Amino acid sequence: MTDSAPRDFIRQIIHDDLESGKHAGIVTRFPPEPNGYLHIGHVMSICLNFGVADETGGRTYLRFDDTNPGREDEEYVRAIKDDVRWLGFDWADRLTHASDYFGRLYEAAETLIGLGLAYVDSLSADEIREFRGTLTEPGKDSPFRDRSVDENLALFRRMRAGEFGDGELVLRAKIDMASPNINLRDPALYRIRHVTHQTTGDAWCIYPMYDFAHTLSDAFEGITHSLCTLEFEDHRPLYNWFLDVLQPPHRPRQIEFSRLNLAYTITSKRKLNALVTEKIVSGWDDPRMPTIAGMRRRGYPPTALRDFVRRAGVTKKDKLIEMGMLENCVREALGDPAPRRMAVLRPLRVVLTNYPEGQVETVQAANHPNDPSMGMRDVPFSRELWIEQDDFMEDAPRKFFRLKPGGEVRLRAAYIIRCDEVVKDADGNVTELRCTYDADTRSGEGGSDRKVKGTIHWVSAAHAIDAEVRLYDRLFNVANPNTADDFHEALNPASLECVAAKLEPALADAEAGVAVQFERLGYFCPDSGDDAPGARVFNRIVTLRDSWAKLEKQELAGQG
RNA sequence: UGGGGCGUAGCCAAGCGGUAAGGCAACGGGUUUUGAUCCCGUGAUUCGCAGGUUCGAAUCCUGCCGCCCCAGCCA
Repeated sequence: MTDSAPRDFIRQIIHDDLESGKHAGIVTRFPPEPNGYLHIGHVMSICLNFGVADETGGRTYLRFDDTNPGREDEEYVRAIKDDVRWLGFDWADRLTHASDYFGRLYEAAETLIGLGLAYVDSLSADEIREFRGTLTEPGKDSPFRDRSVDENLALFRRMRAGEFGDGELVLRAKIDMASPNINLRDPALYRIRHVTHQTTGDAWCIYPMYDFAHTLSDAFEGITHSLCTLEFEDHRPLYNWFLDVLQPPHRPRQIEFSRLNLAYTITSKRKLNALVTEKIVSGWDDPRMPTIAGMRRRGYPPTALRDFVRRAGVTKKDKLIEMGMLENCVREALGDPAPRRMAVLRPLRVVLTNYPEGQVETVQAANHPNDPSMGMRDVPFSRELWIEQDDFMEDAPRKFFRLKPGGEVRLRAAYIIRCDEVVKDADGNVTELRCTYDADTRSGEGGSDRKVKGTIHWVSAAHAIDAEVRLYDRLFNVANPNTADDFHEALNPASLECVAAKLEPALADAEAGVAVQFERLGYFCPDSGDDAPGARVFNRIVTLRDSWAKLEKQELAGQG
């Protein structure tokens, strides 16, 4: 992170502000509303806000934007803290809430009234909407717009005292009902809400609106750069208006960047919530969810997510990033550290007819082909084995170099075998392969350098551990389900497949959250929620790149 | 339609008047007891389009086109 080369326009601005002496240090904030779990889009914001502060020796506040009691919840603040920490960021003692400032916000509102820049409106919500005008027509002044300062102050104090019901009165900024920017047409500042707040309890019955609370919270905390997404660009004039008229000691600058959208996922909290409440997924941390909690449970390393948003970049252009980009980051993060193991997802029995019944030998397999320091492990080998159903084909195309009738294949870290006989059930399904092994070809020994086209993985039947393995696919079938009329129609019905797999014994001590590579298949880890000693459950984090699958697909397309 | 923003390869993205970085994907080839990894190599005569300024334009000017956001007492 050399600051000599800012990576994006925001870091450029920050770099310039430091250079010019405008700021001695950088202060940012990540301000989630605790009404849902954090998702991949938030990862961008978290990495940006904490990232620029870390890079410049600055500070970042984790501030809960809890200005709307009733729809916010403590469960979410706990989850948000977990997620930010897991991503690798530290807010130290800078954990705040917008509600920490309710007293000062109230005073600021009275100041605005005193300045003649805010008034209490008696119009109903519907009337206010009618008076607001439209995109092309200016709005009309409220008949209550010219109440005296004293009357406004008295009314506002009575609002605060609880003398009015929800929606009866509202405090509005007095700006310009004819502004082409609708946000400036006398926006609401305070509304009445007789609801118990999750942290301030019943101390208040009036609550500040986002624009007012957010701007001043930034100012109170001495935020230098308030980084938010593009949809708030239209709010910047209002943000600056508050700063202009109230003149707080610190003047933060709001800068907007585009959201990060991931193809085949949704990042709308409302829709994510629907997936949970409608039980379409098992919860906010379902491994198919684009939530941080879901990705963590799935087994994505935090470094992969940080790498991903770094590669995506910070700009103002709408982006819809391919899933392959994220998957590449995950594979890259796991490739070196993940030890290799063997597991058979869809077992097909293989009997070695020339291997002595009852005999068991131990073969040594490398824990990592590119890193000898990770050592070797023992793998039991015997007469009956499981191999992958996909690794056998009765009528194989020439380019298929796995097992076929009469053909040979190498068993990873063990022997070369030949398929002599295919056993089928009454329906013609292949149920067993009867093979012979070449005793001279044990890996690492004399004849082991004999070449065959393919190498497949296997597990000794007598020693296999049974496990449920959960195979995940994209949750949606369309690239941008955010824009679908009804996201339910875009759901991928095959986003989860559970298989009864056979694992090599070394997998017995696999730990939750620690990724291993099942050779030739992908990266997996025990599920942090459902894995248990007697009933192992593994998640597939991501598949390996599969150029055979690609080839197959092309052939199919060629035939079609 | 008023206002705000954005258009550089399939997806991201550098570029800041001097002749189009990089990543992902794709496609060739090499190594390989994971069809993985790794290693080489291949893409824009052109930057939404059209004009203009300039010796020189993705960069400056004008016009047009396309896409996104805004009419919550949500954030």
